[in-house]
Amino acid sequence: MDAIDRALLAELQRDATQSYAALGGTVGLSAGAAHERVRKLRERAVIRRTAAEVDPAEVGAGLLAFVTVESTSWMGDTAAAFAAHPEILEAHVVAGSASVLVKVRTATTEQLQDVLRRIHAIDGVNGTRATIVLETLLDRPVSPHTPGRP
Amino acid sequence: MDAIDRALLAELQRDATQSYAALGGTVGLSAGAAHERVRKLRERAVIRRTAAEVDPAEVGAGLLAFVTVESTSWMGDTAAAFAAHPEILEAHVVAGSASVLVKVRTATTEQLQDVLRRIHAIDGVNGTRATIVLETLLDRPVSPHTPGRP
DNA sequence: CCGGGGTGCCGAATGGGTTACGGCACACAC
DNA sequence: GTGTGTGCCGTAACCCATTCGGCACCCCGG
Repeated sequence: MDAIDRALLAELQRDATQSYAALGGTVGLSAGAAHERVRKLRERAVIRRTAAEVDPAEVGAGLLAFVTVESTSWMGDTAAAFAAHPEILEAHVVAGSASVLVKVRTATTEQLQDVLRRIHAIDGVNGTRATIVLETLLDRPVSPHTPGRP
Repeated sequence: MDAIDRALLAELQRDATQSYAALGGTVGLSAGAAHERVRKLRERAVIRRTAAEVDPAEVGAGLLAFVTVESTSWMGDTAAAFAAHPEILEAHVVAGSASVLVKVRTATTEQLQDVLRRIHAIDGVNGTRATIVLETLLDRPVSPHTPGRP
């Protein structure tokens, strides 16, 4: 995991469709060497997967909301309960007053309300507080940087 | 934007490295037709880009936190101020008491504190409240579904 | 009923890219 | 100095992306 690996990661985060020849060109490697590096990054699961990024508004998910979920019991192993609802994109166990923070995308406020209802139905859930996003200023992947210096 | 397009989007979100022949096979199309469909989806910006997904812990960003930012003035056009800090991955203008909700990834709590300090320095920012993530239960892309029925 | 334009798919050809392999340079240990 | 390992380059073979002609189907308008 040196500077060349980080440059490869940054390039692949920006555009994963380019050829290995072009990729090697920008980081100063041959196509074969660049391919070998990327193969190892995938093998070590530094690159989890390479996926297409879809415009949420185009697939019926133009409304974004964050929901803090209050619960009475421990929510450490309820991932499946949240995963069962496709509108729930992220679920994090958090420190603080709320137990779980959930990111939800739906098409309408009615569908959001329906998701809230289904979250309430999850075992141990005590209450929810939804915060609706009006405008997304920024949404980008993590930037690989040198350890110790952002 | 029919059922085949949605199947293509779902497949490309799962794995964008597969060949167009395999892609066409899963959706019931030839390689050429699948390629043409995907090309148009990119052209219409339904597919924003295709990128490698990097393990945050491997690039010095193992700590995840959500920060609610209180402000005195309107924060509608301060995207650049947040984008200037690479640890800030998302920034959303939200309805409710807080003005902006920010998603931050750093390596350590010290670096998180430094990010909070820099957020405070942004013009108009009045206060922050950080919520640290203990465990991520779920993190996935939007699932393309038929309009009106999740 | 019957052209005419348009769209979308298939099948084949070709140019480019991916990927495997031999060889070499360098670093390190003994 | 010698052996071992790692990582890179150049080349070659193969596979795949991309384009093109042709055809089937649908929707209008004559």
